[in-house]
Amino acid sequence: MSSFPSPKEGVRGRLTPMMKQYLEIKRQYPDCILFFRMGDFYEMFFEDARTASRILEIALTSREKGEKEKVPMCGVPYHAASPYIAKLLQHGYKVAICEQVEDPRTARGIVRREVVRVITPGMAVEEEGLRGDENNYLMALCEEEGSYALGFLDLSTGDFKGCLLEGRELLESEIAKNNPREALLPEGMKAAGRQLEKAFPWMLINYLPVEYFDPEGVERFSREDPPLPLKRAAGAILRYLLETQKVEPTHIRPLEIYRTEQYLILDETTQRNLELFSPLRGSGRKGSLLGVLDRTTTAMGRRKLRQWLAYPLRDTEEIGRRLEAVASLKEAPLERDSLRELLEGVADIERLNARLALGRANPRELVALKGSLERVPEIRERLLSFGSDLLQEIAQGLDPLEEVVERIGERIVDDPPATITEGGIIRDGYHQELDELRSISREGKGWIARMEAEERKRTGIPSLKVGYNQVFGYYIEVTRPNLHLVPEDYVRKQTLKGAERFITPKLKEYERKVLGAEERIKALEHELFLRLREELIAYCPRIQGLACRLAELDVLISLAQVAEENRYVRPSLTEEDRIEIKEGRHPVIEQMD
DNA sequence: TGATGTCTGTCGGCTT
DNA sequence: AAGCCGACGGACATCA
Repeated sequence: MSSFPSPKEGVRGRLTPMMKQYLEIKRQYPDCILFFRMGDFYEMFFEDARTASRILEIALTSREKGEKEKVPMCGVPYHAASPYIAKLLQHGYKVAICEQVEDPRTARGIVRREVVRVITPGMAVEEEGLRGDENNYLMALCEEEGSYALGFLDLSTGDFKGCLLEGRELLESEIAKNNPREALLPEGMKAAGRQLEKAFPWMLINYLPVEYFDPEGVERFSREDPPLPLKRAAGAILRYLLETQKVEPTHIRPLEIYRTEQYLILDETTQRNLELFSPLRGSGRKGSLLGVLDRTTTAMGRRKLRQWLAYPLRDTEEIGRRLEAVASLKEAPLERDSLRELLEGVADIERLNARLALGRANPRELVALKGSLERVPEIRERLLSFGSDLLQEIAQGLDPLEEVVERIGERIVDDPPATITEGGIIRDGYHQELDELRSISREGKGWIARMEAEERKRTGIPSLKVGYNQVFGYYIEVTRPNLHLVPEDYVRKQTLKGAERFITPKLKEYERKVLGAEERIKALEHELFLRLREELIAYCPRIQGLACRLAELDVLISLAQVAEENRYVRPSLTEEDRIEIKEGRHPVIEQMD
């Protein structure tokens, strides 16, 4: 070792292994707040700690380093991290989640740690951080010789689409239609980025090196061969996706390439003045066309209705199909109501599917999926009685996914917890070893329960109680006035205000039995759950197809409902360049008081 | 080399 | 019912 080490070596040499590991990981995520898992806490250091403590209003403390310097530190427990993460996102930060990826019991030295995902506004898939009634898009924009390519991905639903725009005019209205939360731009487009920032102040803009906009391999995610600029935009999205999620999701739909001319062009001013999504005065959907038309029962339907409004069809045949479906639903109010009732029990399986595909679905969500799927056969049955082509097509396409229902039903209990490591998930009778462990645990607990009665008799202390807590495990509690009756074999463990707590070797022996079995049970249930989730991933595309059809059905029912309530009539369409309205009313204005 | 203390926010459990 | 305290689980410093 040199007596005059370079500054770098000097610092490095004195770093603890943990700090070395931290800095190495932090180096790869300079633009994120790094949540560094340490036992039960996510800890932040240096600048991250200063920033986070300020925004989150938590204590800024420090960790002593080898020398006099102190390392600023703050942290939150893992089980309460999500509101803190949400708050950082709200403030425009991204959060990199670094987990311990090794069992600390078997690790040599410090445990290995890795960033398992990066949480950004545009990559949200959990309920918090998402709006149920709107897609949550990540956008990529790039420019080539005056034409712009726009790519959109909603990771929470798998929606993936893009278009090419000649010139700038329509750029902002196209973006506004999709209202992306986050954008990827090449570093060279900072000027355009600043304009976007002004138009969409809530959008997080990432400037990425131009290599990110890599067209290579995009065909895999597309049915047709996209034009080069669009390939670049889509490529940036896919790369960002991979880098933030660390898994290749199976629920991303093939890139849908659309042209703006396929739909009625609605520039931003028109969108606003027609009060399509929100009223001119005020915010929210109330007092907008969307608010008037929305009688949907599922979140999937609400999102779909919004899309339909943002992208009005131009093809009269397609419009006719929708109108026919709405008309036939309008004419059958009773059947429509029962369909609605059935849909009310359908969860947001589109987003649930995304969490499944990303390996983040919990037992409760799987049961919700099963409950939703169980309604499909009846929905299908009822739908088949309708004459409309579109409804028939939807009915034919409704996939009841019996194997998924079966697999979940035979393994997961009806009302499981949301956690995956605490047991209580797997049904009795599914797995032999699990059943055996459960009976060991039950027997142990039974013995302990019986012990209470026996010890009362033996000692003559009627108020003697056997209790349990996390810290001391099982104990025998005797109130102060009865202490003189305590037998010799009791070992004092804890003294309370009006009582003392004891253990006996026999009690601890059964405790070991119970706790040992329970630990194994939790581990085994965890393993069995992961296995099931893994198996179900194969069904993701089918679940997604189902979700899409249910969403469409929900919208059609909603439109039929509102047509009846507000006495709308079905328009006739011609290819002529003229519009004729008799005794017309304004759908939004007439709703105002 | 081992035992003991330290450090976030939260929660359970004891005390008042 | 509110208040107070320790454990949670890692890594590390300090002291024996």
